[in-house]
Amino acid sequence: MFRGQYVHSISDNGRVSIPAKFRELLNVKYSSSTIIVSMFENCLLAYPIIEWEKLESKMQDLPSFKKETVDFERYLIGNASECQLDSEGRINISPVLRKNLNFKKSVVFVGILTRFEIWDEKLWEKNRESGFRKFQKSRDQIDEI
Amino acid sequence: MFRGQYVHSISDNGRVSIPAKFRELLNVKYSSSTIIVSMFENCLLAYPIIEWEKLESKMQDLPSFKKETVDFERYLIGNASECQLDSEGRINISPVLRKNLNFKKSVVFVGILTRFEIWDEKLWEKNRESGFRKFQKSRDQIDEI
DNA sequence: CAGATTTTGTCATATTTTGGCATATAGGAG
DNA sequence: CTCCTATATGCCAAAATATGACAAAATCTG
Repeated sequence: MFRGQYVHSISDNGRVSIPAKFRELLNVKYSSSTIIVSMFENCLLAYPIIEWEKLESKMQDLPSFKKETVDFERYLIGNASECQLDSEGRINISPVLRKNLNFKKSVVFVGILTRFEIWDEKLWEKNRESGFRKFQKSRDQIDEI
Repeated sequence: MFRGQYVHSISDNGRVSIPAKFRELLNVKYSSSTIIVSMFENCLLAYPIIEWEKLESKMQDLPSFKKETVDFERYLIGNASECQLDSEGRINISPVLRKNLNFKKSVVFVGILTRFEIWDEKLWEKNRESGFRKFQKSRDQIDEI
């Protein structure tokens, strides 16, 4: 499972290394170091290819022409791109994505079980307080745990 | 069951040894000395991996993209990390967690049945008074016992 | 097609993390 | 109280990791 936070720096041409812990999980559990990256709110969303495919097949079960489905799929699938880790465990993030998400010097990797997010560090820091408040709030909504 | 309090010092690079009593419980009852620590308000929360995985499997049943789920998981899983006790019974606490929780010189381990908490000693001391008041208040809310 | 620009592969190195040993300290038994 | 064992922790060497640098390859542009 992807868990925890790691801060890495990103080079001028958009190259960044994936945390070693995540790389290991990709190799061991998923036996593939290919991931799919897409956009989600203020961050990148990254899935091992197998998990992404599960997501896609769930989407196929949604009612195809419903407004919500169309909007959701257009965004998530439309922004997806496949990344192969190189021999040093790095990926490249395209200029478009970097611009949209304001990736400057450093990014934060945030593991969330079957996927992980990538945030601009400055933005992540800025959102920390409100993230904590949202957490406290959501605790009370989620009764099952 | 985890019970009681133990004060340990934490090294500059975030290494700290787990109380022997807790280690013994991990070995005997859980037959695994892997734990997951995560941030929870003002302290770390530590679970034997088996207990933690129960939580995670419940989380996986939540709707992945719903706001409450995202806020909850991002915080709880995003601040979690798997720790394997080394041959001396120590774990490492990542720079991010140490910074967020203000871990300086010493930390306090507090056993709570199936889990234990880890507090910065200074903060633990500071919260003792209010902890007592909260305890008194909670008495009236808990009907099940 | 030629030149300029960007992307990719490889190596080098600073930094961090890990493993193991040695020693000080605490706690329990007699 | 004293000895003995278990425990915590400082220290150092070895391994792993992140990332800067640079040349080769690929791509784009006019």
